[in-house]
Amino acid sequence: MFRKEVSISETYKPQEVEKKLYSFWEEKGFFKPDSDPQKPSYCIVIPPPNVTGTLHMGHALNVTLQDILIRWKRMLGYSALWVPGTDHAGIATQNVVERQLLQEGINRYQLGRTAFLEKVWKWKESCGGIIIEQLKRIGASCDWSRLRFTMDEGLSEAVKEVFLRLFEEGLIYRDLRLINWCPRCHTALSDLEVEHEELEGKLYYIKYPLKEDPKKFITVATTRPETMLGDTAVAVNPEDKRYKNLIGKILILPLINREIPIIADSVVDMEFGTGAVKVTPCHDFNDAEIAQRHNLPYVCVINEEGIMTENAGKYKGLERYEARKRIINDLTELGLLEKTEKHKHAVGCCYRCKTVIEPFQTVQWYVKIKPLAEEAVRVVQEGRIKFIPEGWVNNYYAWMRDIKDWCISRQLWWGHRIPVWYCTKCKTSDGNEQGDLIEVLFYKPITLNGKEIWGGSFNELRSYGISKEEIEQRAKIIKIPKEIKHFASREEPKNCPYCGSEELIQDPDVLDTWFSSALWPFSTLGWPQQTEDLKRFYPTDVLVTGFDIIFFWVARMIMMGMKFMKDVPFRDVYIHALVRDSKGQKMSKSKGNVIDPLVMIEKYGADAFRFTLAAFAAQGRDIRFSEERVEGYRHFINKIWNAMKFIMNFAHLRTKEEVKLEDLKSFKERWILSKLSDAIYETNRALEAYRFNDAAGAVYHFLWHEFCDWYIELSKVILYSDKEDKEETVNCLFYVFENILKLLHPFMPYVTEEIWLNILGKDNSIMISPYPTYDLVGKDEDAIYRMEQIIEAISGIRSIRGELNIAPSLAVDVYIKSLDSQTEEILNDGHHFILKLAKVRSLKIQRDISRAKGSAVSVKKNFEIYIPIKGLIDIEQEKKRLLKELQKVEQDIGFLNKKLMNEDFIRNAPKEVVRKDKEKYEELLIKHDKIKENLSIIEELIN
RNA sequence: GGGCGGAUAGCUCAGAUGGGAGAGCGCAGCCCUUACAAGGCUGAGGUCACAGGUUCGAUACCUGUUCCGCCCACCA
Repeated sequence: MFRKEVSISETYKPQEVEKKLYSFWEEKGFFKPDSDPQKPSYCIVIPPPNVTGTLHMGHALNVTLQDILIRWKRMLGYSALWVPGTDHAGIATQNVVERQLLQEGINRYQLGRTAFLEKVWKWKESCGGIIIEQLKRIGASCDWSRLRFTMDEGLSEAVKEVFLRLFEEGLIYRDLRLINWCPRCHTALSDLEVEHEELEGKLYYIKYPLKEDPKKFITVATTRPETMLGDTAVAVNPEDKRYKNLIGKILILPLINREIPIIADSVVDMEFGTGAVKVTPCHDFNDAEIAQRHNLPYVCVINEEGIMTENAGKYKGLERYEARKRIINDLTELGLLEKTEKHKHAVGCCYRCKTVIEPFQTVQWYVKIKPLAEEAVRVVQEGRIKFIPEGWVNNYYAWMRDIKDWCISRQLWWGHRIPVWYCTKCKTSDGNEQGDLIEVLFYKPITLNGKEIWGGSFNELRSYGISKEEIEQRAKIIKIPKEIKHFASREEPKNCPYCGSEELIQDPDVLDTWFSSALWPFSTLGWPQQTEDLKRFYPTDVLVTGFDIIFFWVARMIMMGMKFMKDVPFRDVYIHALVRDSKGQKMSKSKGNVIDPLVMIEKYGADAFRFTLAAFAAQGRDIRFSEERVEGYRHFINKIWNAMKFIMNFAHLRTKEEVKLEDLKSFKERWILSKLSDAIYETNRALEAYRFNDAAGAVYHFLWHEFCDWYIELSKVILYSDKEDKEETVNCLFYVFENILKLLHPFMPYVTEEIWLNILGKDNSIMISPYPTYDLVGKDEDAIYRMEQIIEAISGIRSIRGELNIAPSLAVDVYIKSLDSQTEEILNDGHHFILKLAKVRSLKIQRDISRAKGSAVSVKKNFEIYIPIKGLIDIEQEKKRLLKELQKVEQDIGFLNKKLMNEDFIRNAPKEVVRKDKEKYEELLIKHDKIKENLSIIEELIN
């Protein structure tokens, strides 16, 4: 009835089936959520990879875990939706394109804004599909019809909407501050985008002469001597006795001979350096704070490019590190460099290009974050969002507590442009037009009537007849002072709402990439439109991501979700590990230790690779990826394949799809079903707790060590006999195997589907078959007990054979003395299994057995095994074996004895524990005697 | 300067709520037995980093130490 003619290949060949099956699933629309409104929903949104990127190990792990969850839930009957998408990745992508341009010898400013953006879009199109194709190779069952991109029309709408609403509420504002500036990327960075790197630097001790007596000095210590040109004070601690009488006096700043005061501020650490600190408000965050308190002037000596400005006097035009060298030289010549010390300190670097960041004073856009953060902390405290493993919440809280306003503007071109416009005609308070205050700088001059124009105020440039568009296209820098009137708008405005003028200019900056990512869980579902998807799938169920973006992304999604959806964006946050190389090193291109997931897939197949990642994904620890492990799981797939081949030999004997525990006659069938029940329970429970490794381990163990090692071996006794009724065994083999396939499918989608569909010949995909749940099959404790006895007997015999080196070709005679009638019955019931699996020629099982002299012995709880070995092997060997066992038993007895003699143990330990130990002790004593007895018989034989 | 995580077999790692430690790979011995040598069977291999403490009992809980790794932080 189930007979189906198929040709089964020797081994599983992933390359031949993966592509075919994936297209099949996709064409059938299995990745789409079920539209049945009765079904509960389950939703995951993918952490969007960089649209121009390629797949790395981190993605592979991330995607595999999500796919396991989504396939599992889909099979459990949920309407499961996994929303895919990609991120425009502002700086990263722009950098790549800029680097390409550099190869042609041009930069983005030469190209102009529009032309450059065209290039980036082209680049995006040229590689935008790659990452998606790679996700598919892993087997990701995303609903590709819902694929989104952070800069597509809908998501751009969402970004605008959010910006406008926050702006209107006063939660977005502009301000002039010191910010982290990357001189290479030419943009501001948020605090998070600065990586602190511990570097071996130098501490320079520089003497500043006193004005009233230039022979006297104060010595300051600094790691950045080049910034001294911008010093506007020297600060000491008010308590510092060394300097107390100098407070208020004037110093002459060397090299440029500017006068600066000595001030007192309690943040100065008396212990460090000389206890006197040079204050450079324009180029140091601390100093800026000191300057605020003391109302010090700001002197900027380093510009956007990291080049010294005209305030640097004769050092103008020098690159910052070159200037440092010159200044040290000059100070040495002047005798003002007291000494130089080695000094380790943390230097802030750009997270994208590793350039040392420069604190720089500019006007930027900020999000007032406190009100959003408070709400985001609350929902986690209330347990509405759970972190797994939960240890991460502490990190989350810590960061949220001291969170600073989020700098969201970037001086880039690739990204969502800030929807704010400035009027150049509106008047400022002192009667000027605002456009006069806007400073424009070109990368290369515009030639007008033979005159080179490098820049100027906006209005000035317009008066030369340079168009607004040209200014926007060609400007390298457009500085718009903080005071200038502005307004936000959804659409490009025609007129200034204040004065009606048409002379408007849009903010040149774009938003931080993470601004759009923060909206991801609802923007991808259609917000701000009130779509069906949004109603059905928000809040999503789980976010699966790495710990490195908890602050960048997770926290911000929670804030934005609460703000705009009034609900959490997801209920669980599963934080997975970082994938390192086998030596524990972070993978990086520069180290050359990157393992390409696609190479793994090609070599071992997607299933083996996925299973490896799942098996590695224990909570709370980084993964040291090892290829050997993948190889090991390829062997596992081979095992599945071979088991299938075996079973398929009997397909024609199958009579039933379903098998019920109650209907089964033999203990071995009842046993394997009970074990299946355990495996089902373990797998589901582990997945519910995001314990992927345990889930993978449970199925692995069941398939290999219970189903293959025991059940298949037992079944051969039936199947290769011509007397036995094979129906029940065959039905069970198939039934259990099919359930294993289902259990495995979320982990190994391809091989399970290949077998299911093309070999078992099922008429529908395994991915929409019902996942086994704990109530599917019951458990039969009696069968489990019986099987344990049989296993013990077989193992006992095998152990003797193995340890005494009895060749497998030698069939032995075995006598089993059972200690009770029940055991006798059980062993007799299974005697043909023992015969076959232990390679026994004749087997006698009785309560009163007379045992032949010169037998090897194994003592079990309920029975003893005797194997006459006289003539088979050297008796001495058996003696050695028994002595070894005796030693082990005596050791155990000693230990238990000590424990049981301890009155405190008897009194305090749970009764159950005491009872068990006593029982064990009794058994060991008996065993001990038996071994002794056997030893003495052996002695006799030898002598 | 704070905070977090790790230290278990030769290697890579599991060990929910304390009762003499497990897997995979590797290693040794024996096997090409009619699903599978990418396999089977049998073994060897561990003072669970160190020192204290709590407990009848600690690899697990507490304290301290050492060695790794990470995150955060304005010592110039």
